[in-house]
Amino acid sequence: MSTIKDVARLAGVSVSTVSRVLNNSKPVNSDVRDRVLIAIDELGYRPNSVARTLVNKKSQLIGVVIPDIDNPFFSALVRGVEEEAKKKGYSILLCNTGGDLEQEIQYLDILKEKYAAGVVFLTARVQDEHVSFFRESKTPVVFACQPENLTGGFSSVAIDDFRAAYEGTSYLIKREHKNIGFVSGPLSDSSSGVLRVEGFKQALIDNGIDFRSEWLYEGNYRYRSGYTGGLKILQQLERPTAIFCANDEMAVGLLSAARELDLSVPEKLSVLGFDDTVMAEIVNPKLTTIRQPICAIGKYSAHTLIGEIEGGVEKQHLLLEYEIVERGSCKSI
Amino acid sequence: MSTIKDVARLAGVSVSTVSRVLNNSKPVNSDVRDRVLIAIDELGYRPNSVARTLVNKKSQLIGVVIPDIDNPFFSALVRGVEEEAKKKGYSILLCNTGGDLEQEIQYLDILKEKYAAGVVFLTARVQDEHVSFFRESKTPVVFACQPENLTGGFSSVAIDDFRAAYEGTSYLIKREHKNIGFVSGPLSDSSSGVLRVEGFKQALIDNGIDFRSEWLYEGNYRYRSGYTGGLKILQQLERPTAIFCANDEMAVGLLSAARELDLSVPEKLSVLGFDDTVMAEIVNPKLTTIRQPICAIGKYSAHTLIGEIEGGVEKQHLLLEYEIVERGSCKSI
DNA sequence: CAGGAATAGGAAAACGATTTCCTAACGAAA
DNA sequence: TTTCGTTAGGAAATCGTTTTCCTATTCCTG
Repeated sequence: MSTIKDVARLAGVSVSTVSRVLNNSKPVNSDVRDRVLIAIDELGYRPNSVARTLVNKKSQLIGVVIPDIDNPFFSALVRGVEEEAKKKGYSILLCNTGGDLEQEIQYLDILKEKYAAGVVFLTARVQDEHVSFFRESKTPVVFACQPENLTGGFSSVAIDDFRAAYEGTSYLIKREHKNIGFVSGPLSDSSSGVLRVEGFKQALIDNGIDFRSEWLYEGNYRYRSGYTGGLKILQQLERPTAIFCANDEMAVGLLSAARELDLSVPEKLSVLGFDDTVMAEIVNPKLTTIRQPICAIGKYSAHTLIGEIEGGVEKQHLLLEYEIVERGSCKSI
Repeated sequence: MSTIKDVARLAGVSVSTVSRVLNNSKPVNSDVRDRVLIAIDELGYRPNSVARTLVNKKSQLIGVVIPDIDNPFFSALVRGVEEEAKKKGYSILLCNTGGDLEQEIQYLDILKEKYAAGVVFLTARVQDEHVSFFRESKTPVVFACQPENLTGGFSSVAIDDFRAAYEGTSYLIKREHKNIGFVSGPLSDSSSGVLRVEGFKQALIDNGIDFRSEWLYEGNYRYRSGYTGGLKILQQLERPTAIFCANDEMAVGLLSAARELDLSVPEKLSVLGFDDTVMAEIVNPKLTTIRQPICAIGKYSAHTLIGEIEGGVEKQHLLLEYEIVERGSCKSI
């Protein structure tokens, strides 16, 4: 690998000059600039990014912190971030945390140490530790899928979970459902999770329907908890005609439970999902669900982040559009 | 952030000495070692990895090159690699290539430039460009899911695709199926893809069954192609009683096709998948499939790689165990 | 035409580590 | 007692860049 010195020697100039034509950091006469350019070309020279990082205290690395890469929801986000980042010359350092605070912090330290240019952060709930890290290290960050008021003043890209859940519920109510269950995400530490139940409850209230706590099951976004929740809710003497699940994976679990109880969907039971991940399409019946543009959230997160990194663009809060995609799992009573 | 100089000053020694206690690279008297250790502790000093990388020409980064992070098969691999790497103090640089040679090479260049310690590489087929890159750059590499004879002498971790497909086919034959279709992966450039058809064909031959080319459909591992392939095969006048798909995603697509044609699975048609990704469990009927321990492949890849990076361990070819996991999509005639 | 501003380009310091090279001190052997 | 080998630790070079500081030239302007 050739270095800047080789280029300088070949072009008959000093390394400073080479650096200047490389970064356009100071005017260089066009004849010597040409000589340098030719030398660069001839040697196939590429500036060493490690050395660059050392002096600039800023690398071309973007950290993506997520709970679980093996979950289609998060992997879609990562794909979005990667695509946008690649376009702008950044690479992705993948930080898989299992949703564990300690691991999150550990990875943040690694990112700081590597002079990461910024980080896209997705966590169930933003903690003080997170916020103070970003404040102190001055590392640009954008929170993905996090309500604006919990980001500690940092940028965010998300959808309006409250409204989405509200509209999902309204969708069911419009189809004459009056008895509606809800399988939620963890309520203690998931911020968008509580927003979704609240949107659900509000829609009930606004339509004069009583909220029945025995039809609310607190899951953890995994298949298993959707299944268990479904069993719990559907085995009661009086059961709902529709169940809204806070994500697709739980909805799919619920589908299994319904099948096990011989409750055909959508004839006997309507099921509404949330997210529109791959599985919504492959399951039978296909899932009617609320699409969250998760890949786009990734892209916009990266875009916003890079804006802050390079342009000193203002911090901002983006809310992307969601939509109800109708497939086969809901019907009017 | 404190530097090695700060530590040296506080401990009243030279930076060389600090470096020595840090790396155990030369003996240091125990009293001065203690002073250094105390200083390190007091300052909360952590050596700067970028500076380290610059002089050592080796970072703590492992590149993971895959076609598509948003595919559960690849994301499971990445998870395996990440877990093992994290344990050993390495971080993951994610390289999503879309299966495109140009992007693969581009990412390899980035990895070289960043002094990546090694790379886990998963591609449809190893090309000359790949091999020569690894030879020239001397970057340690392990190929995941690649047959030994195509790795150009580098390490690999995989399963025996030929035998797995052979056994899968035998499984069907043992259940009295004599008319068996096959939906394959791309045959032109996927090495494990052709191995699987070949295992299939061989099992047919060994059991005195004729291979019928009209029941072979060349897909591309995606849902859509499984669906199309299913339609193509099942709409013929004479149709097979079982179809073996080269991966789960296509098997799920095929399930849709069968449903559309009112062919109940497994009563009228047995479907056998391959991989055992998440979707095998969530689909109805649940998929009988050949489990490829993909997360373990990731782990072992990382393990092997780190062995080569650190210990100069010999190159090796690992074949992990697969198994047929019986669920609901196959039955005896 | 003299003097000061502007300009181009080089030398050297800096980033934060590792490692080579050197020296002082010590101990053992002759 | 002299000498030589060993040892611990410091000074300085190095990795490959960027950037500051400085100097020599050119160009105006009065």
